[in-house]
Amino acid sequence: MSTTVHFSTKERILSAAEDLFAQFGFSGTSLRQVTTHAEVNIAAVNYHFGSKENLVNEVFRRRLDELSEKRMLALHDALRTHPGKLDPILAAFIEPALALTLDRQGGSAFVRVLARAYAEKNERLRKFLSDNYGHVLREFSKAIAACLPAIGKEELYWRLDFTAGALTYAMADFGLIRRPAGTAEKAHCQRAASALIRFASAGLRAE
Amino acid sequence: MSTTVHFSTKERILSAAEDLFAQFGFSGTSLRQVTTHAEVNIAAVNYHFGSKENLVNEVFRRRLDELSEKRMLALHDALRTHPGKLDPILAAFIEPALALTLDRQGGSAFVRVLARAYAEKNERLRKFLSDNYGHVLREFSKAIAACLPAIGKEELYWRLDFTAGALTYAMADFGLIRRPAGTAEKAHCQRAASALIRFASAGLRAE
DNA sequence: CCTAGAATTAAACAAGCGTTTCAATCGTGT
DNA sequence: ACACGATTGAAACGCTTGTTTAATTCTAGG
Repeated sequence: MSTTVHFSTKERILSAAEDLFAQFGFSGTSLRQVTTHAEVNIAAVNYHFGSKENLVNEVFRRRLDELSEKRMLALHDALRTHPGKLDPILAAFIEPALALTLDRQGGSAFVRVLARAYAEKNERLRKFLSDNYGHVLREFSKAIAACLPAIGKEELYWRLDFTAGALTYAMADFGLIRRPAGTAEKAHCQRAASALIRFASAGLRAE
Repeated sequence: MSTTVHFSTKERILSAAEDLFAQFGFSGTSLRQVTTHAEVNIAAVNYHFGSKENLVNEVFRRRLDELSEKRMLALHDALRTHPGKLDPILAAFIEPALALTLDRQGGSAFVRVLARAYAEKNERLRKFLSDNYGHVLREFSKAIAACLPAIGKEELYWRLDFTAGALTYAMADFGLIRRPAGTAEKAHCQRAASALIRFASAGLRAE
């Protein structure tokens, strides 16, 4: 006997928006597409979220609050148990996102939404993300910099930039990577993640 | 005495579209924005290009035809003069794009448009790019694979994926990177490019 | 100079957009 | 059972979208 789980209108809108934003982008997705997918009335969006822009922000907030906290905990854990080591820091950044792509509750679309935000030059969205979650990236940058004292400031700045690009785009692909038939999804993504860590780590430590 | 250079309606539309696509994305840019920027009549787009989708394709074609040819020439040159070496192959991929960002004729916006296309999941656009320019990426992949015989097929596939992400995203930023005051732009971008090559090369050769 | 085809123009088209309105319905605490 | 705020619903708002029309201007070639 299974209890029927109730998803609120708000959550249904957020999930539908997440899926569609991943596929068609923010301006490429209309509120009517969202509400049709979510099987709710079109007016529900403005009732619950106020505006489309606010809906976009809430799509990020729903996942990023938890993701950021997990990343921070993992980072501090890595710094405590493996001081001075680079790879555990990268793992602390990547693995919480990886867990999201494996989440059966649809977290996999969100990682692609993140990649979209990265390419997006929209000032308002960038400001929202920077204001609310910028400190996470700053903490990771500081921790990584501390591991690589030999690398010049300018060079390191660039490498962090490259790393961010590689991580973002690569993780967006995790949900799409075609795995060999018969392979367990979790194991497959786990191997992709460790490949990514090796890649980024070697790039950061170059020469 | 200077001759007034004449820019055709078609070219003005393409340039305006390129700039706006880089800033606001494809669906985030309206044809009226484009034609206002280009100072042409709104009907000119459909007259010269048929549709908005076709305009998007032509924005890519205008730059990618030349860029792809330069990359291929540079690749074959690298394979001939430095056989078995990885870095010259990466340079052959990056430097033609870098030259575009330095182009005073507005090529710098295009590199950001390329990054947008990367995040874009639009089937039609992906097919157009894959059909017309996929062979370039395939040639580079083959050349890079030949340099790294020790790396397993799956692992290499992932690393190429990461590399593509790092390159695309990083190059999109070249046009935006704030250079230290007084530094020559060309020299500054040149250093960013060689930092990128070091990063990608080390990542590909990891362990 | 005249004319045919290319190019440009203003105006309009239906369709879709985000948002608002207001009445109907739901759910809870009394 | 009632009342009241929270939520939903159908419909419409004014505006923008991509595209088309048909008339006008420009530009070569005979």
